[in-house]
Amino acid sequence: MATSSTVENYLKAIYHAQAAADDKQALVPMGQLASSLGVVPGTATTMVKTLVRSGLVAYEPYSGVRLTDAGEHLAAMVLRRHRLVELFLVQIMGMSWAEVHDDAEQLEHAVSDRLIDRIDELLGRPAVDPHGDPIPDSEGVVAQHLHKNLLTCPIDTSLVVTRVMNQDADFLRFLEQHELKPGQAIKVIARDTSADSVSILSSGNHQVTIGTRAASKLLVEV
Amino acid sequence: MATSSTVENYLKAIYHAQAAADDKQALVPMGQLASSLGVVPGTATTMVKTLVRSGLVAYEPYSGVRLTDAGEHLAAMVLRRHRLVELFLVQIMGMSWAEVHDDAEQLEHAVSDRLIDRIDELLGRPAVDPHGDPIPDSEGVVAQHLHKNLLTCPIDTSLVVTRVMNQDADFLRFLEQHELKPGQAIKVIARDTSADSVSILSSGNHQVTIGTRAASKLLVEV
DNA sequence: ATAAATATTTTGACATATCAAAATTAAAAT
DNA sequence: ATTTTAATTTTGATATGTCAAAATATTTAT
Repeated sequence: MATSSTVENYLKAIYHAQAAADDKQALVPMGQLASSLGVVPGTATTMVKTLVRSGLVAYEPYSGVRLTDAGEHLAAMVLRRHRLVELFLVQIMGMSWAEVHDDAEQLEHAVSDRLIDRIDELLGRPAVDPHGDPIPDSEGVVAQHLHKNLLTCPIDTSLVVTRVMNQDADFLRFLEQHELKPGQAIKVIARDTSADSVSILSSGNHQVTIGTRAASKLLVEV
Repeated sequence: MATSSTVENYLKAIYHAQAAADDKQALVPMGQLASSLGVVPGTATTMVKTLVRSGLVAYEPYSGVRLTDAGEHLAAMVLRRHRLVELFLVQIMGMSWAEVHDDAEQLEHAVSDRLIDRIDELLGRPAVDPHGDPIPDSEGVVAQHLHKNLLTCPIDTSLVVTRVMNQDADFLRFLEQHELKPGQAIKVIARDTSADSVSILSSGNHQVTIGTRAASKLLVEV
């Protein structure tokens, strides 16, 4: 009955794909699932069938896969462990937010309920991890915030970075270097559609221009 | 090339069995190995053969198995991770030494070299874990202490508990309750061979009598 | 509407780790 | 020295998770 690391990774991948989709009820295509897990498509098909037998996903042949309520709950538990561990590694262990992802990826499958609750308590029941990603509570409930990204937010208005929708270590180091981490105050001073760029003023009065692809990954609050 | 949890558990079990034996070069019988891992003997035979192919153990059919230098080094790394994690869970996470074993058992396979070194540093490069078990250094070298146990130590002499050779949670709670944890001062006030018992005076002047089987698991320093 | 391209599923195979039960070997007892 | 007993190994199956390559279905382009 205990779910393997593999099963947990499949659920997590489906969860992420569903969250990224515009229509939250959309089916995740098998090819996308397979490539995000680094397996060949046939493998994903096989695994998804066993997930169906466990009641964790709904599957439409040739269309794709979606989490059931049970699957979504389990995925939320994995996310909870991952994000609490990441925050723990940064806050308590003093590691860099750019380098903790791989460790968290392993530990999310190994920490017990007891330990994760101890970590949660030690961190003061935090709502978000170092990337601003929400931490599901012990029931699996995720508090949903409505953020704008740097393409949709107002210009020349004081903003606070709240979430980073990209785990790439180099990108995270870049943000750190330019004072664009969650919690830091910024202002969008210009957006140039034809140049595909967004110019930002950080709290330290440093200015930096990034592409729209990157800008869309930075969520802010007014 | 990366060793699976299963392989690590086999190496650990062989390491422990060799350490417990009088003759450190003795072969560990397959039946003992199998039962300590909770598998049937045939399974142990199969696995040991794959360990031979990996150069981690030497195996004599119908006699038993012993770690090679490579196997011993890997086993020491697993022990190092396990013991550092246990100490970490007790010291930093504030968990009870009686309840951290199972967590450590999982985490020992999931913590990266980087994280374990961070833990080691945070704890001040400790020499022993909460049970007094020595922590191998990052090269795999284990500092060997010569302890006496409560059956071989002098009577009516001030002693300090240094190591507990039994991981059973109930036993650990018993020791905690009676002030017999590593680091605490005690004195053996009587040994009765025919009654199979040893009477101990703790630092808090409490007296308790335990059996010789238990007494042999408590190591002390004069 | 059909052909070409793309995505998905199926099939057969393999690696790891396990068990049950039969066969074998070694050790102990008579 | 045999027999009995106990330990070990072998054999045949099973579960999980994977790939390569063939078969099939769907989508896109013409």
